[in-house]
Amino acid sequence: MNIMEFARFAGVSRSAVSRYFNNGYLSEEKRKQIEAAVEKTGYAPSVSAGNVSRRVTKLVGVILPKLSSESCARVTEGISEILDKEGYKILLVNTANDSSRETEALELFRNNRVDGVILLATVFSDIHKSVLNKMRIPVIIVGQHLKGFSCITHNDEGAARALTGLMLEKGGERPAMIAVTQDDVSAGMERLAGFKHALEAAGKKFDSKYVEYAGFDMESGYRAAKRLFLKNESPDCLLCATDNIAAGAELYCREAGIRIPEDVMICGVGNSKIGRAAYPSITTARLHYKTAGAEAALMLLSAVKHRDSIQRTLELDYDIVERESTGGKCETEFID
Amino acid sequence: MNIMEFARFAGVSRSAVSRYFNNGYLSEEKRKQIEAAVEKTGYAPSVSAGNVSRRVTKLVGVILPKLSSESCARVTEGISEILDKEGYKILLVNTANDSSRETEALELFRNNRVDGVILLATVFSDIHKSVLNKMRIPVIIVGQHLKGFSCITHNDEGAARALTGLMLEKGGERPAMIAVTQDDVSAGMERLAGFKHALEAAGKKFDSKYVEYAGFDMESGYRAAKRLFLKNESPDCLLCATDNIAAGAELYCREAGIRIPEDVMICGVGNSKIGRAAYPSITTARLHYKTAGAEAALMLLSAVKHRDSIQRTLELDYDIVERESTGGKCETEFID
DNA sequence: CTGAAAGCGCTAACAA
DNA sequence: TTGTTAGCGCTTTCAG
Repeated sequence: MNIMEFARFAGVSRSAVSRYFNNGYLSEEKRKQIEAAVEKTGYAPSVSAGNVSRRVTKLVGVILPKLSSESCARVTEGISEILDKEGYKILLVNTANDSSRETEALELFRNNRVDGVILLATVFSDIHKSVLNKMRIPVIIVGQHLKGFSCITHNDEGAARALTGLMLEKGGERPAMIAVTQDDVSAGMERLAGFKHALEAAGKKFDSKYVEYAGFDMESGYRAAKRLFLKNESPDCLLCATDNIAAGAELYCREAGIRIPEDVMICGVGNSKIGRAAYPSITTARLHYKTAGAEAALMLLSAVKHRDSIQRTLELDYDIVERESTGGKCETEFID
Repeated sequence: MNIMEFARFAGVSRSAVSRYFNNGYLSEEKRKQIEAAVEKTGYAPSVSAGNVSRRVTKLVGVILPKLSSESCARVTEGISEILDKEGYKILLVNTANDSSRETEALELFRNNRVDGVILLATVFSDIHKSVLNKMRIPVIIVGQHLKGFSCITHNDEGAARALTGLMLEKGGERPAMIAVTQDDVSAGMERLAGFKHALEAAGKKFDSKYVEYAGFDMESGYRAAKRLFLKNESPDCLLCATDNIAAGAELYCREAGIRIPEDVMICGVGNSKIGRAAYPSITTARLHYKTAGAEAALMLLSAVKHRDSIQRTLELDYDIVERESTGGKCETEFID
């Protein structure tokens, strides 16, 4: 059913119908008539047709690398919470870590004339940058700095530094780290940098022998821990780039009879649920993912409204959550 | 820029442009011209306008209760994988467990003229059902049976029964369960039913004293376990409706000095990552969430194509994953 | 407050 | 193969 048919059915003009669903400059009487007709027919105006008339879509494109990652899901939740309130819808693209799909997605968004884009960033190639620069609509980047764009970032470096510092203070002598690919700026470079800076601050020399690299899952953390411990003389404190990795490392330690925290202290980053369930529970840094998503949405909305709106970068800080893996006591109380 | 302007720029007719972006009944020469013009201008046709012309949107609505739940995220990943291949996009609504938002979402989808809807179900009220019945487009339900609709379900009853049976076989004498709200058919009713059936099969009487109820998170599991153990004489095997709950129960046991599996065996359901990280690692049933999502997408696509397509229900089976919490050995190998 | 009419950007049937 | 033309379903002036 289209607006004309419906208008006839309701016994009003098509403009009346349009007004009913929009601003509503309408007599009470017609309003009633239309309401009744809607009830009977289930008519609803086509958003697409409205889009072409109105020349806005109230649609926001969201690109993320992996939906089943806890952090991504939380960011998206934050985004969706804000956007929903304002009547914006989300066009979601899960790139499944295939970064070529990211440019495809940007393409898709251009076709769909979305009003803005939020990009959960991992790795940026030059292609990305050039495609991004061609976008003529607001783009907000979450999780990474990219010059020329508004960004929401986490203080990854600070979190890693604070965690490492914590272990050092507690008597760590031979610090080690399981990092992730340095292509990933925040989880990779920043966290490794934090680790290094903490060593510096404590007057320790950084030795790359004490750094292993893992993927983002627990299994990979398990294997990296194995390599690390077999290669080096017993590290006594270990920073892991993510909580998943830390959980994997704990698995290895248990298997190898290495006691936590007596023989080795362990930290993760991100405050994932897994860190609370793992045993010993994992000391970590909370990174406010959901807030990041919400702030990104807010920023985007403001950029959409005042098209002049200037770039801004918001860095969200971290909170240290100390648990058993560094000798903290296991909270009976839960955080969130 | 619109198609007419672009056509003029490229020196061709607007139909040529349309054909270039669609079927492409076009001479090589014009194709080249258009390609070059696209390169220069970044022109992309408006999907909305196409939608109104074509009377299809290539859009699928997805409603889910909680994006940050691991199972939901996995289902959505499965959906997105299939849909992407076919050029369908996802309009995502996260209801945040507020079921009134579900009907709103259905409304939204009607407006957007999505080609179909996938609903990750939890609780169904009568309002849901009536709204659902008014939909004139294909709807696929994941995670629950609803008569009149095509569904993908998991064998929750079987999984719960098998897990309980396993513990009973291993010598469990006083079985207990931490269930979730019976409003949730699959995680609630079905899993509780499976527990009961296993008791029956073993010639044991079901005693509701040995059932506690929790929410879906670890904290809630912790508290339910506390209530359970304080109220009853030591259950020696415990089925939890989800892995998160089981992880919470383990937390309580550790705190209370109850040994796992010596004093009590514990099982979860779902094969979440948390069960592998928890200590002792949690015996569980794998429920193939991602596959469920993929199958739902496939089903929807087929329903969209052959509008006559009949209802079908696909039940996905489970696999038992035995781990330390029931005395299984801890696999060094990882499952997925 | 209302209805007619002129678009919005695109597709597809048609005749050439 | 091509261009012309008549819509698709809706919004929004504009004159009443």
